[in-house]
Amino acid sequence: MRYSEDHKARTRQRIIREAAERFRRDGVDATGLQTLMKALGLTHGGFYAHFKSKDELVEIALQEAAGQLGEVSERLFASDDPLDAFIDSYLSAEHRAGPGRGCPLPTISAELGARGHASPTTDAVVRERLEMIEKNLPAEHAREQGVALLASLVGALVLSRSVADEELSDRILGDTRAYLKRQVKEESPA
Amino acid sequence: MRYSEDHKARTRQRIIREAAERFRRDGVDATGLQTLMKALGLTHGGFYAHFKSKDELVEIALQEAAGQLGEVSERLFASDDPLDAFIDSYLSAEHRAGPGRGCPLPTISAELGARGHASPTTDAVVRERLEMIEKNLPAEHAREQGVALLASLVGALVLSRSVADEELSDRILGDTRAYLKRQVKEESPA
DNA sequence: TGTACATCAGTGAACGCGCGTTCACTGATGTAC
DNA sequence: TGTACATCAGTGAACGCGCGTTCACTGATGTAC
Repeated sequence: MRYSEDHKARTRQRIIREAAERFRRDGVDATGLQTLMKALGLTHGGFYAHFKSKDELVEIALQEAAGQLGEVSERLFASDDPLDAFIDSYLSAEHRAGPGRGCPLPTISAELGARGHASPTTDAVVRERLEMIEKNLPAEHAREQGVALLASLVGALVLSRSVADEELSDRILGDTRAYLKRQVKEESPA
Repeated sequence: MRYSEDHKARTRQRIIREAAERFRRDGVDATGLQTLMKALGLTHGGFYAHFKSKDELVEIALQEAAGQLGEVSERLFASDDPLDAFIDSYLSAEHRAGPGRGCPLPTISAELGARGHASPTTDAVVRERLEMIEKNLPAEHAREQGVALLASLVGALVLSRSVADEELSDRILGDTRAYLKRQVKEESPA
């Protein structure tokens, strides 16, 4: 069966998008290539016509996820109150419930790092995220505050997904949200 | 072979301690029962004389890890500057390098939560940790600040272990440490 | 216009491997007589 | 004191399963003549 010129490229893209979702939602280790390909109506053997190994796909999917997040955040950072919008979005119930469409830092990067496979792509994601945040902070303690702010966001999301009690989970998101927004306002008295 | 009266109980404890270390260091999924038992000079078949399933051991090992952390933090919180000591210890290079002996929240709990297996034990660990922190914060915003502080600690550790560049990793720990300590001081003017 | 051939994305069986779990068994010891 | 038996922590082969990876193959299409 011959296919249109860009057919293979489009299949490759479909695999990457599906992987980016599943790696974030179910975990890298827990996502089998067989299941992944089947979900796209393909068989697992064809995988290696597109990627050298699962590890290569992990790296590419992490970049894809980061790119998706970058687009979303750029929209948020274009609003009137960029940091508030970003904090609200990051610590929302939607983000907690949809890891497959969310930030890869608390999911893919955390899993890779925990296994001792820290990926350079994670560095790029972290740096990009930090730059966006720091640009919107007043100069004085921007660097330190930027890092601490990102850490709070990632940690609160991880914790909110880890606890079984929904009330506690809501409190983790809500209190962190309130505290961070207050901090950001206090340090930037316009 | 007959054994001393407490022999089985001591073997059980050895399994729990080894599991608590490996689950934190290598991950729950990546730790096979065969490897775990072999590391103790035992064979894997005997595992089920001690535990109903791997899942049961995971729960027990998480409690063990939390208990170990509890002891350490109690010592820290007995010092002159309890919160500073806790922050320094949590965000130290030693804690980053030794997940197997550290806080289970960025490791076991994060992994379980990411797989959608949020464990009630995690709730207990989070609540315990929060109480310790809040007790040492001034009343006004203690609740919100306590949650945000814990989130920062967990997030900074996760991120510092996820990035490949050591300099960036150090910056994540160092800047978060500096910022949090400054925050704690500003909010509690003695 | 008709036929032979090349292309190549995708197929699916097979590989060795480690997983969690089960279970009939071992064998050193303590107890009963 | 000597022998038969019960105990039971630990042994190790076996189960079905899904993993990542390999590879000979398929078959619809475009091209060459």
